[in-house]
Amino acid sequence: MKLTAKGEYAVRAMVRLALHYQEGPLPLPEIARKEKISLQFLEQIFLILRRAGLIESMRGAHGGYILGKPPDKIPIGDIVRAVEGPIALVDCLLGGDGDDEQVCNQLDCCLTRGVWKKLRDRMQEVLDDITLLGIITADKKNKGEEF
Amino acid sequence: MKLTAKGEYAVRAMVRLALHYQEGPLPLPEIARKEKISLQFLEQIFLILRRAGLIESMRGAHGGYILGKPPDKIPIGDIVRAVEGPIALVDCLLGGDGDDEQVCNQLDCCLTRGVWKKLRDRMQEVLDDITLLGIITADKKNKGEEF
DNA sequence: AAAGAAGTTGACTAATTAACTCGGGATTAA
DNA sequence: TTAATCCCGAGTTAATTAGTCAACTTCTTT
Repeated sequence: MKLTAKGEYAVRAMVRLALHYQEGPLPLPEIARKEKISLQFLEQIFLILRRAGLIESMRGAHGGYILGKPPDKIPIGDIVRAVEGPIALVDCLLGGDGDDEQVCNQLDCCLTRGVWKKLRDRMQEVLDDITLLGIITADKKNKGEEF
Repeated sequence: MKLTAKGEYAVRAMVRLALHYQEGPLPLPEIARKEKISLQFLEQIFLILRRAGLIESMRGAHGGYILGKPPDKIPIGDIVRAVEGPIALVDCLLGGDGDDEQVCNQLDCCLTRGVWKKLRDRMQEVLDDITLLGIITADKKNKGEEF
């Protein structure tokens, strides 16, 4: 039960974009260097984020990436779901998401289903409640300066 | 961000033990058959659970496994932690667990750390709040019978 | 005491996934 | 035109997961 590197990197990189918001596009090589992430791996991740509409790209020299929406409109949940797929700790929860749908034929899957569902819902609550803006403002409050 | 099969199987098997509590030890082959889990894989899992004190074993003919404590004293969190290790979505949260400890040298790890910490804490809350008894009584209420 | 049922255990292997690399192509500012 | 930048599919390597194998120990029943 770990977040993949992809998910962690995606969130970190998005925080970078949020810190740089309204200062024009931020080139990927710079993010990769600062975050010590392989450029080519980051490219893959950013492809996904762009296709999900979370970021926009500017090609060519002095290009780079910029957030697709203001930082307060991007909850962490959107980022995680984009790169990691739907948050479902158990396959049983994938597919039809109707609350009381019983898809599994195993006794104990259905018995434990409620647990995983509740857990998933709480996780989504947390992740959808925290936006990029929330993260960077919490930081500025603590440190009183930017990077 | 998926639960491993080990974790899922462990919880399902423990629910079986809970349903069978006070009826003597339940042999592993029976659980494996009912849950359609490889016997030898289940053996591995039960070894871990036993060492964690969550179950007790009776060897020899008519042996089997029994819960180490009453079903209302075993939260799901204990089972998951036993087989999956500590719940920490990000390595940054492992090790020293003091609330404000700053171990990472990356800017964005520390920025995002709060997110992962909050998420983890909520997850633990949910998992530690649900016991085996809770699961099986919720079921009996719904279906009005046992298996 | 013997047989058979059941748990105990470490080592091994196959399959899957995650993490990253490669190599090239397309676009744009200077 | 050149250098910086994004675009993208395919391939590789490393790690983890899931499951298997084989042998051993312990206990109950007869």
